[in-house]
Amino acid sequence: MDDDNSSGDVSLSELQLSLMRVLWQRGEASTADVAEALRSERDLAHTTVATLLTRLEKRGLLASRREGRSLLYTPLVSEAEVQRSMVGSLLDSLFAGRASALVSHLLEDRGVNATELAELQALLKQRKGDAR
Amino acid sequence: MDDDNSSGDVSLSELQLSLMRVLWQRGEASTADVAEALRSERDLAHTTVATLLTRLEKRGLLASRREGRSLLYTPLVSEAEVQRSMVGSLLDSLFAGRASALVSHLLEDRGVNATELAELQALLKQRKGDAR
DNA sequence: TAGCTTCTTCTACATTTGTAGTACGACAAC
DNA sequence: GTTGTCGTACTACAAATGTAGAAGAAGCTA
Repeated sequence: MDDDNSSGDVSLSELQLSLMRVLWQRGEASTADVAEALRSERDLAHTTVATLLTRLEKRGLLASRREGRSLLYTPLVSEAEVQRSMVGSLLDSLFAGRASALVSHLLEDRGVNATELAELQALLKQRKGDAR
Repeated sequence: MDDDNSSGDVSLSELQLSLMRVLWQRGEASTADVAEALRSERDLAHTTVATLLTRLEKRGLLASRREGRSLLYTPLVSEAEVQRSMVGSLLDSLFAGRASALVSHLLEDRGVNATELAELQALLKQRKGDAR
């Protein structure tokens, strides 16, 4: 055995994330659905999408079931899990675990608007409450 | 030409970051220095380190100068640049640019201690001041 | 039923990354 | 001067990723 990546460390490429995003949105989708959904963003051959989905399945991130001649894929990991995992990796490898350093970059660099700032402050306030 | 990655998008692997970190710390170092510095963390053959450094140079992230029979490497991109670039990519590819979503994961998932929380709040406060 | 369309499966190929051996030059020690 | 040692340069190779063509099953259409 070799598959079944049960929520260990999941790190996905840009393209892999694009596919996963479609699956996360729809819950279940065929190769054609995914290819179609990505068409505007990235025009890949049908077979390319098929290959990619197969590989993600082999890696244990997707399950598939047969529906007539085609396969329907479902995600086996949630978007939140992947986000956690990838944020965690970045935090460790690039900031030695210092979350504040990461956030600092976020604030300096990206146009974080007033709404976002407010959201963040609310998050922190709540968090502080929890911790106390 | 093909090299000279002038601060475009820099995305580095774990291992590549390890090497860069040594260079960032020392400003300049030989293959042997880097290999030695990584020894505890990861015991790589001298030639492996040499290969890695050569590749980073070809990619325009390092410069080298000859000192006797050995080469001394210097970083051409700063740690901050790489951090910004990589945080930016993650933010876009995984959170559709929503910084607050990213931070939310950070808070929920990683043990962000009181000190860090305070730092973050200070950052936000300052940021709000700037924006107003 | 002959042909077109649509899927999956398999195979293929280039690039990047991790890893290191081999070859060869230069310098140190005897 | 012969022998190690150390350093770079070059070559190699496996795994992962991006990309897609070819083959063959199956169903739709005239």
